[in-house]
Amino acid sequence: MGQHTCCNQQKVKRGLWSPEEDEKLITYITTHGYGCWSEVPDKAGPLFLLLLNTTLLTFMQRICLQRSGKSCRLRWINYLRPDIRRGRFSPDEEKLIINLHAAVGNRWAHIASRLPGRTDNEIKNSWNSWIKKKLKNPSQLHSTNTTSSNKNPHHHHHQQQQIQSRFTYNTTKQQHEIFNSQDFGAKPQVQQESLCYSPNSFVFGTTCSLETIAYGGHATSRAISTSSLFQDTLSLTSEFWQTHEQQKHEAQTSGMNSNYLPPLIESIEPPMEIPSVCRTNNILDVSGQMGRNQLNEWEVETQQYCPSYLIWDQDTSPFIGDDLLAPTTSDTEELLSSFPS
DNA sequence: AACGTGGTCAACCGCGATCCC
DNA sequence: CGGGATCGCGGTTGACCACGT
Repeated sequence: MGQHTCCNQQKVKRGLWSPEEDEKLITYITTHGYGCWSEVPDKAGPLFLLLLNTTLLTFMQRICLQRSGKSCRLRWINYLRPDIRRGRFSPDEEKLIINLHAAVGNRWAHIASRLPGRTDNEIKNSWNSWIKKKLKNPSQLHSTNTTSSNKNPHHHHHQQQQIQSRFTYNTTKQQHEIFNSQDFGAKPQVQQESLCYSPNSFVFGTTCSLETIAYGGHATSRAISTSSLFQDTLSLTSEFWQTHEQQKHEAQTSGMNSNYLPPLIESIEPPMEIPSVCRTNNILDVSGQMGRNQLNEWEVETQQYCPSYLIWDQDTSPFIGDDLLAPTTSDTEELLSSFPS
């Protein structure tokens, strides 16, 4: 494994950054831009400084950072970027994070890419503190959770385990690979207009099933209105991207490209095409061409390949709330149209 | 006031992916 | 094509702070 050249330096400072260091890094980035983090400490090396005249020395001292390039990158991305949004997550953002996490698991960078101005580290930290709280007190997961009334401690413990297992459902590498494969283990009928997933642009909430399943679980899905969650996601993501695109356009048209700082995740692929998916009797019906038997077969295969996904029907689902309504196709189209193409 | 405990968050570490020579 | 260099991500750590006892 390659070690950073900058990490071989004798004096690489660690720990918290001082305001002076922050200033130096900001100065460097705004002057030179970013892209090659290893150059930051290299250009500020002590031997290099000795060769400079006084004027240059003064300048270089200002940008001299005895930090690894890695540390510089982290500090910039997670803290110093001017487009960072700090402070607590809004309820809308929380919903969006929950929704995204349900779909992609602990892929924080992926989630952060949908929340411009928020960093993966911030989201990760928030989630970890949030989930700890929720796991300790499942009844707080959602106020409308009717199952939390059982006071049997064993049941309570079991419920915690159940929730925990559901929260960690999507964390194995194998599952991620499967989830990323886009094949989805779909049968030919489904494959033609298959449910689609792109590593950089998953499709959330295309159906009632996917939405709630992705979030997965008695304690959680019941209280979350899929339709409202979808709408929240829709509007929030749309708003963020409109703002981002507007900033980008303004920067480009005004020739301020050197000052414009793109979102943390630069290249986000456009979402894949969504099939027309309709919902009949809580059964996922792809383009209305999938019969019950075909669906059952597809269900079995899909669950083999994608164990984090469940499919239910009206009778067997224990956690379908009355307020769970599939987002309409127009919802999906509206969401997708909000992403940059 | 002193101590313990738990939560938050910035930063580090290790590793896989990607780039480049 | 192989291997080193670099980047980026997710998991983990540890410092700091607030709060309770």
